[in-house]
Amino acid sequence: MEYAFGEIEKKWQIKWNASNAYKVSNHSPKPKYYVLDMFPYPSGAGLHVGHPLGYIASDIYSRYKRLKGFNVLHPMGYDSFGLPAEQYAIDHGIPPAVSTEQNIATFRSQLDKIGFCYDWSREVRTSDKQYYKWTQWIFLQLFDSWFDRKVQKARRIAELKDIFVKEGNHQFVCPGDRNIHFTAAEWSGFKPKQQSEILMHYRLAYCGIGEVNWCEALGTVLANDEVINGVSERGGHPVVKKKLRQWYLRITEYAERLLAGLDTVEFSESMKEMQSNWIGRSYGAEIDFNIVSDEANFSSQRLKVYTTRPDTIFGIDFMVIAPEHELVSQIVSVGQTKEVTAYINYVNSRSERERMAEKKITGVFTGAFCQHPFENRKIPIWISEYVLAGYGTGAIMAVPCGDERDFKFAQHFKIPITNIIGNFYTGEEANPTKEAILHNSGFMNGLKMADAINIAIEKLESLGIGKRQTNYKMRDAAFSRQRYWGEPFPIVWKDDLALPLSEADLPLELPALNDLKPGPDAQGPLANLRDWVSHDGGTREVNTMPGYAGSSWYFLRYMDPQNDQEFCAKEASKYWGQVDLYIGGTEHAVGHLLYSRMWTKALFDLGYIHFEEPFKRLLNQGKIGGDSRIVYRIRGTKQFVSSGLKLQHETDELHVDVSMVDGLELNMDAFRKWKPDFSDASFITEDGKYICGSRQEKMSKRYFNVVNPDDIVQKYGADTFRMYEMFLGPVEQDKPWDTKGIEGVHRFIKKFWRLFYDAEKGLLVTDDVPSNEAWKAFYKMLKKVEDDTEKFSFNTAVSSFMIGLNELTDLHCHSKELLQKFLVVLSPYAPHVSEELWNAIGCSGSVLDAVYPEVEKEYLIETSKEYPIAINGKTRTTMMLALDITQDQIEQLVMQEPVVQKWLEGKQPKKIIYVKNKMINVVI
RNA sequence: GCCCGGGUGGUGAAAUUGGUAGACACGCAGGACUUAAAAUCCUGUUCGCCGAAAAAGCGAGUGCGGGUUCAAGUCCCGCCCCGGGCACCA
Repeated sequence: MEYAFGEIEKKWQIKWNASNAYKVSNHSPKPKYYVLDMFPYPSGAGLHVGHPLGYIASDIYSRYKRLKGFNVLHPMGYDSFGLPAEQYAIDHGIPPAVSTEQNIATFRSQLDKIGFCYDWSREVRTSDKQYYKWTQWIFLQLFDSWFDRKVQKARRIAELKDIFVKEGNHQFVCPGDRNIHFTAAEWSGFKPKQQSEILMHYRLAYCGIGEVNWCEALGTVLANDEVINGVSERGGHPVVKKKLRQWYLRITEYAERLLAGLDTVEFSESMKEMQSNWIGRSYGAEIDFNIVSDEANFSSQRLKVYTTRPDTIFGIDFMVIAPEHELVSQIVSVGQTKEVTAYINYVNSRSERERMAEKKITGVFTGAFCQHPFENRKIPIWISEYVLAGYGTGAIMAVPCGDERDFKFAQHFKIPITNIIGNFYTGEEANPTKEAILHNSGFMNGLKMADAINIAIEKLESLGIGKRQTNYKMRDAAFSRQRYWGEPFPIVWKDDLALPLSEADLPLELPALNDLKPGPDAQGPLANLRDWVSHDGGTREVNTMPGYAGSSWYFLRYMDPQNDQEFCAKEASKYWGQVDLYIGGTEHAVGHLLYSRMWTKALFDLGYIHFEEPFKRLLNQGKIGGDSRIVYRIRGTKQFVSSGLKLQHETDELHVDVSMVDGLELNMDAFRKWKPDFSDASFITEDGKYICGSRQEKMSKRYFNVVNPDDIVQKYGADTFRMYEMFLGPVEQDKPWDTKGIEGVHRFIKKFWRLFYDAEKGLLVTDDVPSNEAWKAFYKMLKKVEDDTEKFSFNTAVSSFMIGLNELTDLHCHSKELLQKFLVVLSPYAPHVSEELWNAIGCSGSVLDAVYPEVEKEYLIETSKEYPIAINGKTRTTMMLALDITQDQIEQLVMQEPVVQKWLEGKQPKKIIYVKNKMINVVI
């Protein structure tokens, strides 16, 4: 019987489906294990061979865990809200709901062909109202919460109100505006609207005016992680700063816990590093300086700066404030007014991109000065764009001898530089050391800088002119989008107050809308729906939520996907707990992962779940690159020259579809038929063959290098495809796709099949007792495969299968007793062929529910080893020696070895090194 | 500029704590079976030297240059290149 993978795979996919083979229960005596893939955005392009890499890895691991006796949750769904569907609707007039539905159908059929063990009864779609009902609900919980910094935990707004009524806010600094202070009496005297505005400054999901990343081309604001080098991550459109009313998540309040949580999870070091860089914690101090001026009106003003190096306070030569700083308008002297105005205009004329692209040193003196707190000297205050308004206090104390930017600024404007670090400062460049001994530094003279930092802060605090301060680079996340295809906010505005809908009103459904043109005043398309907007004497919020809303909590919904009373029953989240293994790409390092970590922490604080880190272990799969094929057209002609001869002509390079190329050899007929332009193409060949050039690049339609998994499965079968993707190399690593190599894995499965079936004789499997050699080959393989699967080294596991099979084939092993164990071990990797053969040899039940075999160590015990014999570290020969041999015996035997004798030339060796089970080295 | 990864045959890649570099495959070359092809099987395949060839042998070899060690792809120091992240964050 032949290995008819097409029939076999189809047959078992249907049977498994019919028998609910992958349905998972929330009730089981078995230990649980949760394996999750980052769910895909169902794009119109469908899957290419790069996408399933992580899915195959997680599928193998899920099946392996199941065989090991775990109750494994392994779900899949779709992140189906998002911009591309909306853009597609605008371009083609197909509503997002419709195109999304079609795309999901394509994805599903592609996924099904690969034979994944997903429990599809748990599928979620973020654009499904049964799902986004709970996204809206969680939003309302965040809206109804604030962060208590004392206990580092979210609490309810009602509790905050009680506190305000009793004692005002002196114990709880307002995170939205720390200048807001009030007593209990004042609070009670505030009008409802004032109270509401203050509460908004505390909420974890809040609405406020702020500088946002506005992308004109996309017609929406973007979160910081969606902007890369001043352009949008999606589409590469320019992004500008703009002041707008937006919704935000107060993720900055969780900065400390997001950092601390990294120590409790198994993410790669680089992943942790990216997250902690993004959070960007720094320790330092805020220091107040009195502003002095000949002009009397600002004698009472103070300038607050943030510094991480208060130890350098005696090295201040000037102050710099951001162009947007509120003091700018107040402190400028009459004489400098004109220049300052000109400079501010210049700064405003520069876009974010220009600022980043050309880092010019620019600035202007305000005419005002600060008084140095410890020395009787005046410090000039400058304005410069190198100081950012949004970080720290928007003002710095400049110490040019220790800071590169300050140094360059001082040089550029010829400001004299004070040296406080002696020989550590050369006058050539700044030295940011903490090791130097302080000079010219008053009470800190003679101290090492690293030690002086604390002393300086304590002194400043005791004088009441400074305090210890920790800052973070991370900003609150913009949470609203001026687009249609997203979750509507369950908020109604009445008299400028944001009123939440009640739970009973959820879901607030996204209304149907044919024309997706933007609303007035940079509002989203929903603003055009007057009837919908007008609600209960107020107006509905017309923004929608961003892509990361639905994806921040989807792993919880899988645990209890049909629940219409709760987002997830507590028993369900208690049973499944954290995701044990999460597999996905690194591109979500700071976006999705930080947001879902924050949501999880908030839900934990509010008592809805019992764990605060969503993902216990994260495995990042690498990207699979495309392998493009290039043809060379002689310039201005329709003649194409083969790669080896192209240097003889002036040519233009064109990408050709990889499906028309076998290896590097172009199918010239197919090429002529490809596009009308090429119908009369002629070729200059090498030995009658047209050889293409090749190039590794992104797998993308425009390079014609996309390989569809459907085609591979059609040609070689899903089992081959699965194993080949793993065989390509380590999962975490980026690698190019090369279809040619798949033959090796395909041959492996065919060869495996021949262990069971012969083309003429039929079934070969016997009831013979396997030989010791066969058991040894098998258990050696089992041990390696098991170890490798545990550590996600799937590529070496596939190699081990090949080695094991080669050995068993050589031993002519057809024993059912052994082969049925082999089938179990292979089944996570190649489930279809394993199930087929499992049934063919008369095993009961399904291989999916078999018991994973245990290594029988007695077959692996070795008594001797072929030792490499090295002379001065260089291997010259080998010797078969007993493992329990002693050093003395070794020395005797080695000295008799002819090759060793040859190298010794009659001399005595200096010593003989013997490392048991490793090697022997003769030192001459 | 700073912080992470990574550089091993023609290709994808293996290589516990330093211990036979190149497993397993692809490709290529030669051969067997076949009328032929497909499929399958066998042999060879890091480079160089020596040789008619084979065997054997010798030398070099894991980006480059040093070092530690009986022994280095693996550890240390200095550089080069590639990929990713961050980038006026005081």
